[in-house]
Amino acid sequence: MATLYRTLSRRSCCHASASLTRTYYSSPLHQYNKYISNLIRSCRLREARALFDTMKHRNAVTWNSMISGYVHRREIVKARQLFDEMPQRDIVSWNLIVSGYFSCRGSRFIEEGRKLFELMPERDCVSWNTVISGYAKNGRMDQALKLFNAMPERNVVSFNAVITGFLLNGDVDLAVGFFKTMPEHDSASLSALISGLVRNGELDMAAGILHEFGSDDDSKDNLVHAYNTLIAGYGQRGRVEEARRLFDEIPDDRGGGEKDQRRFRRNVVSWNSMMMSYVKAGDIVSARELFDRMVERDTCSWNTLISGYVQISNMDEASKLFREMPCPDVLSWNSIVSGFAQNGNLNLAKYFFEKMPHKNLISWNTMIAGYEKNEDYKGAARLFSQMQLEGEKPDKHTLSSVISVCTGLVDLYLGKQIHQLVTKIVLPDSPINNSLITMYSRCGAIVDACTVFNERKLYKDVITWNAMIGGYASHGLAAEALQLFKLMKKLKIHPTYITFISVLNACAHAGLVEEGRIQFKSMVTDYGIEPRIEHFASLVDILGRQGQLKEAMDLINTMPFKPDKAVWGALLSACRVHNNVELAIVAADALIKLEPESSAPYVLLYNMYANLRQWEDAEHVRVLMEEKNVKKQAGYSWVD
DNA sequence: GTAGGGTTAG
Repeated sequence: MATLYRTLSRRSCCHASASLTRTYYSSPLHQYNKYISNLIRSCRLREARALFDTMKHRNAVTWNSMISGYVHRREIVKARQLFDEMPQRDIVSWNLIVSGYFSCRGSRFIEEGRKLFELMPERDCVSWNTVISGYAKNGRMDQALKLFNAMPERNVVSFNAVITGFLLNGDVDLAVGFFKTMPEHDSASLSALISGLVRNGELDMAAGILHEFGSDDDSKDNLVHAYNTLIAGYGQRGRVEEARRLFDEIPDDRGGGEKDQRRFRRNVVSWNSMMMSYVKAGDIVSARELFDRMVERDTCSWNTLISGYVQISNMDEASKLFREMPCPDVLSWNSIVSGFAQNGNLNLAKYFFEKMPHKNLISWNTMIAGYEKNEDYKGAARLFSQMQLEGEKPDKHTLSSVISVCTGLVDLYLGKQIHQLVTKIVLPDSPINNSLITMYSRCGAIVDACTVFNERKLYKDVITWNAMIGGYASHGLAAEALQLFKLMKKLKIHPTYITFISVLNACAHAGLVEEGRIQFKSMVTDYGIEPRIEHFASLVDILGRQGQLKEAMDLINTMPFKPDKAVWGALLSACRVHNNVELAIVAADALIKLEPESSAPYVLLYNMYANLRQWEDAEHVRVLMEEKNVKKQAGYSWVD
């Protein structure tokens, strides 16, 4: 080995720098650097840092790798610390730290990034492009264009960054115009444009551009990127035939022959995107067919097919694929956990969740949402605290589930804590704030619900209004509910069927029979909303509470729905209040048929007979209950 | 080790 090395060195000794370079590449330092960058690439940042800290000799690459690791994780403070400690920064260090600041949200960070850019001892094209793209991604196209015009030498990346920026702002025409003025585009320019157009829903325009500019020989090399983007775009929107047409336009990559990377041909992403289109369309057969025909599968191919089986609730096939696949990653695990959780098998979901080699935020969110969906609110709350103990920070998806958990648990204490987190994490226009209103009103804290409602000054959508009107209605605050409804109409916010459920409930609580009838009629005639069974249930409730039991019964007999639990329940409780045994028997009978195991109708009937001192009948109900083996459940209240 | 573009999970 030593001889070989000497021979090799002698051969190139006339090139001193080449020799030096080789010395570095065969040095332990280079090995360490490579190892650090591998650790960072596999998301093992902590291990990378530990190694970094033990290293006696470091060069700029060592420092920059570590900084880049933090920048990618958006840990700008740690990145900056290293940058400041670094003995000799090169231009890459500067570019990295600037890019780090620009990839963090918030104008403070962007200002700091800009400041550092101004302070740079020298700037190259990458430095300029970093800042241009940074501004573009943060919606500051004015600054991006100013720098674009000011930079000494532009390259194609500078143009592409501007195009992406326009498209992020929804400025489709500006982006297309800009693209057409470019002195030359490469395949990335075309892909950037296509992908932005797809994001803006301009699929037809994207297809036009792809066919107009996609034949340039220069961009042929990686044209498949742009094709793949559009295939996926069609797939996402259920236009699976068009996706397939595009897929068929790309020359087949199978059938041997030498591999020429530059040739325009399908690659694994093309197959995956097409498969995903079928999965989205619910066509698992076609997806499977593609999967079986592929020559080359990657983890994403397996994951896509697994998610397809998860979507159609075929967990047998999904877990079979999961067992067969060579290298399941965190996405594969998450799909399996989600599949079991969504299909009601919480135990298996938990089993896989606990066995995961690596969890990410989505893993936690999936499992918490699974508990929530299966109404195991305590399990969800436990997992949420475990998540925080393990240092994982919740995001809006986590909080959205946990708010529902608070609503389910009627836990105002936890709810208020979550509210604190929400204000730190999401903007006031987030729909999460709507679920806070529901949470507070379910927990009996109508004043807090009202506060959240009023805090949403500019961003009230119809769901916000529905939540608040519903909150008032369920608290029996009919006047407030109706007043808010009036205000909503005045502001020209179109009510939905949910709004009217709350409005009718408010009328029921307040005993406003006539108002209820008027609202019901207005819903149909003024707003063209088809009445649902919930509206009829409310109407039955309204009539029943006022003792208009015959009218209520007539309504049940004539409405266009088969009466459900809520309808008969409303009638039964009205019968109890107004001591109408005859109709009570009818309602109770119907309820028992719908829910044989429920004790409520028996208990209600029993109490009615007892109140009327018809002891024989009461006893009869009790015996019947025993015969049917119905157990009286412990009562619980919605309000803690 | 730094700038722009493609597919999968909540």
